[in-house]
Amino acid sequence: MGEKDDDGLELSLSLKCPENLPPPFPLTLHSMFQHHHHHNHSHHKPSSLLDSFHSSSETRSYFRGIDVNLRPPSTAAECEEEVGVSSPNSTVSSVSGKRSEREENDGGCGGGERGWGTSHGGGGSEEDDGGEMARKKLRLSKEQAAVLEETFKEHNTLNPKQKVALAKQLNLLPRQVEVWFQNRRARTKLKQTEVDCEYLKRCCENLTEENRRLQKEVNELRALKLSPQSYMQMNPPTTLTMCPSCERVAVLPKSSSATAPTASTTTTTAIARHLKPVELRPQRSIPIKSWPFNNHNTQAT
DNA sequence: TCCCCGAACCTGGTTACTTCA
DNA sequence: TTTGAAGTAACCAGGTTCGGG
Repeated sequence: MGEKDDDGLELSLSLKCPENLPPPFPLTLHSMFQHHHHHNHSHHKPSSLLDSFHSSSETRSYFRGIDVNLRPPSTAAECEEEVGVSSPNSTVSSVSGKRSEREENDGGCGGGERGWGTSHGGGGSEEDDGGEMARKKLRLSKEQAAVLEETFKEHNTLNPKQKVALAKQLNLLPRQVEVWFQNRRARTKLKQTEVDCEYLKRCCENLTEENRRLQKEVNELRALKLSPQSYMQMNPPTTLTMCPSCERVAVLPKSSSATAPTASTTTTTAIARHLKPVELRPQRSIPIKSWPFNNHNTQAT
């Protein structure tokens, strides 16, 4: 999909995690065997013998190569629907041999939902020269992406019926629809996190600025307290005053403070006694109500 | 060649349901 | 018959891998 930012947000915060972590192949193999037990309707726990296979890369290659063929035979009718349903607008280049128990248990096709190895890419052999199953990469068409986006806007999770229906409509596998929704939810959350982060950053900046300003005002007031005779010579503090009766904000006249007490200064002090200070608050750049998670249409499962 | 995006994948947790002692 | 433990299946969030643009 070419859309860079479907929400129109262009934020550069990177939340990526460290790379170069080893792939969890042993558990994958473990899961594979658990799956095969399930489909044989035997409820034994995975044999401890399997543990001896887990660390071997040759074993991994071996299972990656053959596990597609280990899939239990699926219902012919269902697989006729599922197999080879890759969108004509989509591009598929290779296949993944990695599978988990869920993959093969997913869907009524006995795992045919993820039958990439035999169902995609023009029906030919999906193995490369080395006999290893390479990972298939699919690019959803614009039409498919648009429909998925529309559906996601309506509800960001799918029930099984919706998933199957949508997959049928888009000529995709239910598993692909499921994965797309999972990834989409993750992207949405990441984006929301970035927005929240930006907002908090601005809040922090505003508070810092307000703190600086208040600190300055405190210093001014302290100076005023230490030298009351210079009160009239000082610029009025940034605090505004408001008449409690008419509720009009007033700034005390500066010129009158330069001289000794006169009629005008007397008037000023009288007014000052009459007025009460008004707190200055900085303007918020982002409305509170827009944060943090008001847009989440979370759905109970 | 490097970087980014996104599809596919893995793992662990949770929940609902079934089986069995 | 009831009950609780164990097993199973499905789903999801979070993180990772890796092919393609």
